[in-house]
Amino acid sequence: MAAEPPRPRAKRRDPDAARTIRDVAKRAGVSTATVSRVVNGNYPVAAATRASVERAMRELGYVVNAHARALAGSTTRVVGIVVNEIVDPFFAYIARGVQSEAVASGRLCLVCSTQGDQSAELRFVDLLLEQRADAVILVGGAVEDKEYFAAVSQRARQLKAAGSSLVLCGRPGLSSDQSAYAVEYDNAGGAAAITDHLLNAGHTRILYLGGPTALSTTTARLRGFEQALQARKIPFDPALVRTGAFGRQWSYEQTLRALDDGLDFTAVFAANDIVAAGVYAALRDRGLSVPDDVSVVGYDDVPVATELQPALTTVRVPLEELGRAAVRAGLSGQDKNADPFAHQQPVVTLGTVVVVRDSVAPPRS
Amino acid sequence: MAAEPPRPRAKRRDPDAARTIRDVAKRAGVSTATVSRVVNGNYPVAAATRASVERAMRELGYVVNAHARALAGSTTRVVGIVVNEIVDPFFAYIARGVQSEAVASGRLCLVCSTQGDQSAELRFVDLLLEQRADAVILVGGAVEDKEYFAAVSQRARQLKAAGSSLVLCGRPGLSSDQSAYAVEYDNAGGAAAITDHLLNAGHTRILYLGGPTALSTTTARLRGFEQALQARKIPFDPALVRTGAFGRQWSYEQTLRALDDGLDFTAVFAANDIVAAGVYAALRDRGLSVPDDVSVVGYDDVPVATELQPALTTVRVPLEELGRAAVRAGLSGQDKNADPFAHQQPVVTLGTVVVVRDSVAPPRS
DNA sequence: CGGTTTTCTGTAACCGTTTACTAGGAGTGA
DNA sequence: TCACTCCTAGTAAACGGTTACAGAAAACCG
Repeated sequence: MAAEPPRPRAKRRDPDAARTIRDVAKRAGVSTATVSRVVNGNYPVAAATRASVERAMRELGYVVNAHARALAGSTTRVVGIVVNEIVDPFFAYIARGVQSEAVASGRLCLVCSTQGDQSAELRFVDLLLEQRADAVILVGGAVEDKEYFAAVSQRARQLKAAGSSLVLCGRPGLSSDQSAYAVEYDNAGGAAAITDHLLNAGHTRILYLGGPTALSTTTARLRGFEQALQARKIPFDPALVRTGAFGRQWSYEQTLRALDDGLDFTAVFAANDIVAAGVYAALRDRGLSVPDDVSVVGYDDVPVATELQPALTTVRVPLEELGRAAVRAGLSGQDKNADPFAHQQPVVTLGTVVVVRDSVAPPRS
Repeated sequence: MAAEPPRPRAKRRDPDAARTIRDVAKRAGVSTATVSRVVNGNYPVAAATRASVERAMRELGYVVNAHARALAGSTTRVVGIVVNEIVDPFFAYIARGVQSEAVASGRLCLVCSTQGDQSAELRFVDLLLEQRADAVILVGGAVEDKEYFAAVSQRARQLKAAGSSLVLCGRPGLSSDQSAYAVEYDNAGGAAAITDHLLNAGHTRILYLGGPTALSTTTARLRGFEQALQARKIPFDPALVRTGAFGRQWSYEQTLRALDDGLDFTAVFAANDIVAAGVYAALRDRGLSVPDDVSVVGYDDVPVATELQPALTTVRVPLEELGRAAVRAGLSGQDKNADPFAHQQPVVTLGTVVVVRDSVAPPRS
């Protein structure tokens, strides 16, 4: 037998309890429509009415319900971002750009970190789709897999159909599909430029170290590396390419192994600055000095590059701007107040520049 | 006179268009209630029915609308976190813990970064209140201001009234208010321990450098510092405390100034590892060596501590666990499946430990 | 002063789910 | 065969806003 309704609809006693727009309307003696209008300020309301509604809101501690608003309105005021690892400065700086641009557009930022689990990436995109995020930004390299591309492409279309959009950030765009935006940086160009810097110093045997083997980031950097060698007619020796991961520990061990194998090289192109840190540590442990014995360059230009001694010569990637640009691209379809002449290009590419510091010198003798 | 319905309800043409639960219900020939039940699996549904609903969902590419769900249901499956600066490893690691625990509980993580703007902090909390986040976590030191506490306390009550909760993470709890949880670490204890480490090595003139002056983090670390001195009856010299900021640049400049002022000290207690990095750089620029000329210790034990040469002796703070614990605390009121015997304490304090590396030696003669 | 605008405000129909209640039909025991 | 359980499934009322439409009041005009 059902007990009598336990709550006899007691008058609100808790002064902090959540209020609805109806509570405010009642207290101000107006309709909910009017309250909504003063909250949003998108429709004329008489000054006196406005004042009394505002007072009622203040007195009740009214807070709009973002979900009700998202349901009834059309935008959720949330952008989503999916990264591999939020503590990795590469992603952290991009996330910072995303977050700040999102806030600048009056939005909040839902951050998902996959911790390297590739399948989690798409699951997060699906979750962000459930959230009806105004834009979802997929950050970082991707393994270039046919099936995976198809899955991403499908998400892009779903998002688009829902009035949102998918932005690929720091990874190649979907060549076959116009549904996703892409905001890239000149990955191969930067790699070629810094390789050239090494070449200029006289190095010809350069060890390329690090980066997950099938990742687009790795393939692009390697492409630049090879191009630079080719341009100088320097033979490319596959034995001098050792890929696998981005970690410092991994890099430390691989450098040690390369050294102990007696591999012949006078410089190391570390796939990123973290990898370079591992290289430094290994060289130090073997009594080798940078740059006298071995020159080292990195990629990304994150803070560790300047902490390393000697300071690391590396490629600066406009990480934060990448994040901002991604948000702008993703939101380009939403804000109608956006400059109508500023047509969003499906793919924008930001430049990279090599930052010369102290880790490169001519090879010993 | 009401015009005829303007939209003749055209058949959906876009195969990727967002579908509602009604579309699925219609296609499967069941009611929306049934669809909801197969989606949530919280109510018995005949196998055949379930199968046909699942097929309909698949065929239509149905994705539930999280906002409608949040509105009708009671939980939003989102936790919010407010940090000062997402690229700062201190916050990044805490955020990582928060994010992973959130995901483990089936939730997404809304990350807000104030970029040091203190007033933004409360604005973000308000936004998270609008989002009806299941828990909101406020990370990092706070300036201990009466008025500010009152404001935080009010948010805590509002959140609580809404069935959510506020968790203070890495800052002191609201002494006068039971509405907020607090997850702290033994800030003063760690400071005292590492000061003692310096004292043991024979240092008596230790420069305490860095940290915003009024921040709770700073006051707690300074308290530990002074306690350790006191315990050894070493006089505390106010001239040896220079607070102001956490930045590397700031720290670099201040160290240079201290050196150039001829300030008499044999060791530096850097308010955190980033500050220590600045100290290293300044000492290096003045031709001083660590630890032979000056010993240095840091706080937090973030990756830069091991990158510095010599590796930095510092205090390890269980950052990630701090984040996890904060989420658990914040959610303790929600998940009824949680162990009912595990009563959440209003404030939990995690331990800190000093990690001895190579940056401390006895003072020169 | 009546007619026309203009300016505000209210009514009510959604937005897409969840869930308390209700009810039909299949088993079951007598 | 009938009454009584079980299962399942449907109905419809929320949830808390937004907004198209309509109506009332005020301002304007000749």
